[in-house]
Amino acid sequence: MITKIAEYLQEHDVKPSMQRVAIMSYLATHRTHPTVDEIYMALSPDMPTLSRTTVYNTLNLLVEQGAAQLLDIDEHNARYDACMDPHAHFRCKGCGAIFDMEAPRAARPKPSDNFVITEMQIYYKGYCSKCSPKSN
Amino acid sequence: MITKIAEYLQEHDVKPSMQRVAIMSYLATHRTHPTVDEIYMALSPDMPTLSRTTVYNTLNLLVEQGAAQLLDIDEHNARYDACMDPHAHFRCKGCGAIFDMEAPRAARPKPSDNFVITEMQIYYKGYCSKCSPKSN
DNA sequence: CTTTGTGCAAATTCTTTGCACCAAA
DNA sequence: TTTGGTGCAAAGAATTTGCACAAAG
Repeated sequence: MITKIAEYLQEHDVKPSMQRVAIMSYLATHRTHPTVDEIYMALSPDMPTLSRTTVYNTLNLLVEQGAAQLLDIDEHNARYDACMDPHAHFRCKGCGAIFDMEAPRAARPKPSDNFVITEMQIYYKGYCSKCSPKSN
Repeated sequence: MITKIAEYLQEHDVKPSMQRVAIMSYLATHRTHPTVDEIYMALSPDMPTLSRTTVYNTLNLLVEQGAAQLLDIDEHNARYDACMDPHAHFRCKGCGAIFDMEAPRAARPKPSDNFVITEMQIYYKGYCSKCSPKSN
């Protein structure tokens, strides 16, 4: 896990301001693939002047610099993940929670044309153990 | 390919109205993974009274009924695909076009917990042959 | 008649922009 | 003094909702 947040940011050419460290730190600590609003709501009690704009700015910057990734698994909200290692995501259609999953091996790109592939995402959807319909 | 649109809709418990057939037909014919607006713009010349609401309603219905799928590959617009066979998608970060790709074999779900998996999506992003940065 | 689909306009929601202020180099 | 980060309010864009009318059974 990322422990030295300021250093980590600098490695990605992101100047470590108070807000940026707080946001990156939240992402690294809470592995819940939070939305912008979840981050904002979690941090604003301790940083009363924090604005949503800054959260948006910072997350966009982190993604651009390769310090975090944006998940497209949720149609309604952007979700962010500090973990850059290859792994898949599962989204429960019941409670909306997103879980990390192992990426199936052999799921590497196969350029059927001369495409340059820079990233890959694997998403599963269904029901988690709590929401599983078979409990009816 | 789906040829008998009205029948296909009925198999999925969707009553085949004029609008629904036109939309489903467009989806089945144009394998470009269109957005709501692309569909609306394409059809409205021949159906001047068609409204965006109906396009939204119909596409939501088709997805609910399993007659089409919603792609999460584009953060800014919902994109739809009439093809329900397992395949992956590639999105060009240059021109925004979305291409079908073979799904890598062995990319089947592996329920690390007792999760019920109902769908899977595999997305690649990068640059297509036209937009490839190596042409610099 | 009753139910269902359609379409317009208004409302919601998420995200970005413009601009002023502040802090750091 | 120049640059870059922050925050507020406003703008933008995609989608949904409310409601009235039309069509179908």
